[in-house]
Amino acid sequence: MRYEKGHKETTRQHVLDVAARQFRENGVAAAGLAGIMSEAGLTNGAFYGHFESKEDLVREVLLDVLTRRKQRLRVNLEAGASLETILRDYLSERHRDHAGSGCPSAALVAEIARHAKTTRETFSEIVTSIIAMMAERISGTPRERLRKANAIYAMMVGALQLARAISDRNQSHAILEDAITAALQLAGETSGESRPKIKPTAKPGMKR
Amino acid sequence: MRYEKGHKETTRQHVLDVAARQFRENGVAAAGLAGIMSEAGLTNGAFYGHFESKEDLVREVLLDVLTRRKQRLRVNLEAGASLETILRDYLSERHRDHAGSGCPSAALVAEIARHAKTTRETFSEIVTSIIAMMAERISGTPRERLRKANAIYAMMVGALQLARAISDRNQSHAILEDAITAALQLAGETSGESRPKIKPTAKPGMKR
DNA sequence: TGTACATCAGTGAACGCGCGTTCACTGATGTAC
DNA sequence: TGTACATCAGTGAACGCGCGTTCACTGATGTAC
Repeated sequence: MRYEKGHKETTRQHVLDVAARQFRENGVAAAGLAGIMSEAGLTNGAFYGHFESKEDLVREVLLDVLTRRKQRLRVNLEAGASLETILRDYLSERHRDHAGSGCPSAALVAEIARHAKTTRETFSEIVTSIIAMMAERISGTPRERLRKANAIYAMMVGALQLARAISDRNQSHAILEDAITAALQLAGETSGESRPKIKPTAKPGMKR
Repeated sequence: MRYEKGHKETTRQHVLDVAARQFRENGVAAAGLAGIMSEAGLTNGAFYGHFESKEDLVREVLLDVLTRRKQRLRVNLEAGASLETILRDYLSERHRDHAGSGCPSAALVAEIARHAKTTRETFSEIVTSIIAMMAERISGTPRERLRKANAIYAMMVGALQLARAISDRNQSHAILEDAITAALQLAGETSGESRPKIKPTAKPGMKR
C-alpha cells in the first residue's frame, strides 16, 4: 500500500477531531469544509473520500464525540463518582470557557434540531442513554430517577449555554452555581444551600 | 415627504419581524440578509438605510423580541399568572413546534455566546431582568428566589431545546413534562409528582 | 400659481469572498508474471 | 530480478451559488421663491 495500514482510518479520525472542535467552537453553519480540511493538513477534495457530505460529517462527529463522553461517564460512575462531582465538572468555568472540547449537546443542540432526521436520531439515542446513566446517581423509584435525570440534564445544558452567553461574569458564575445547587436538591442529595453540609474529604478521581 | 410619516419606522419594524422569525427558525448564521430583505418585500440595498451591519440587526432583534417577551411576562404576572401557568406555556408542544415565534434564548443562546460583546450585553441585561421577574412566583428569601429562578430558567431553555432536537416523540414530550414537574418542585409549589395534588379550577387568562 | 431645487427611502448591479461539491489527475506502493 | 499494470489516498482547479457590503442612481414628494 502507498500508505501504512490504518492510515486512512487515522486520517478520518483526525478530520473528525478537527471538525468536532470547529463545530463546537463556531457552530456547524459557520464552520466550512475547506477550513476543516486545511486545519487537518489536507486539501478540499480529500473530504469526499471519507464522508458523503457535510451532513454525514455532522452525524459522524456527534456519534464519535457523544459516544466518547458516554464512555467517560460510565468509567467515572463505575469509579464511584457522585452526582455532585459530575455536576461540578460539567458546570465548571473550565467547561464554560472551552466549548471546543466540551459537550456537543450544550454547543450544538439548537442547530441539531434543524438538521436531518438521521442526525437527530443519532443525537437522541446517545443522549437518552447518557441521561439513563445519570439516573443511577439519583434517588427515588426507577421512574422517578429517570424523570429527575431528564430535568437535570436539561438544566445542565441550559445553564452551560446561558453561562457562555451572559456577559456579566458574576451572573454567569451564579447561573452555574445555582444550577449545581438546584440539581443536587432535585436529586435528593444535599440541601438547597450551595455549600454542601458535608464536605467530601477525598473524592474518587475523575477522568478529564 | 415621499412616504407617509412614520413609514421608515414601519419598514424597519417589518424587517426586524422578518429577521426575528428567520433567525429563530434557521439560526443567525444560516439566515442571509438578501433572504430577509426579499421576504420583507425590499431589495438588498435598503438594508443599510436601517441597520449598520448584520451584527447590528442581531442586536436589535434581540432587544426588540426579548423586550416584548418581558413585557408580556409582566402583564401575565400582574394578572396573577402562576409559575405553573408560565411553565406550561413555555414548555408546551406548541412552543416546541414553533421556534420562529418563540423564545430567542432557547433558539439562539449558543449562537449569541459567539457574537459581539454588545450583543451579549443586550441579551444578558434583559434575560437577567426576566429571571428576576420570574423569581416573584418562587418561594424563599429574596436571595433563594433568585437562585432558584436562575436554575429554573436554565432548565426551561435547556428542556425546550432538547425537546426540539430529540427525534423520539415520547422522549421529547417526557423532557417537557419532567422539566415542568422538577421546576415546580424546586419552586416549592407542588410535590414531585407530575400531576399537581391541588388542581387549580379557574386560571387567570394568559396572553399569547 | 408655477417652477426649480432639496430630500431621502428604496433600487439593483457590482465588489471580493467562501460555500459545498465534483472530477480528472498524481504518484507512491503493491501485485502479477 | 525486472518490468507492466492495478490500486487508491490525496491534489487542486473548477462548478454554480449565496454571502455581507457598497454605491451611483431613481423618483415621488416637500419646500423656496
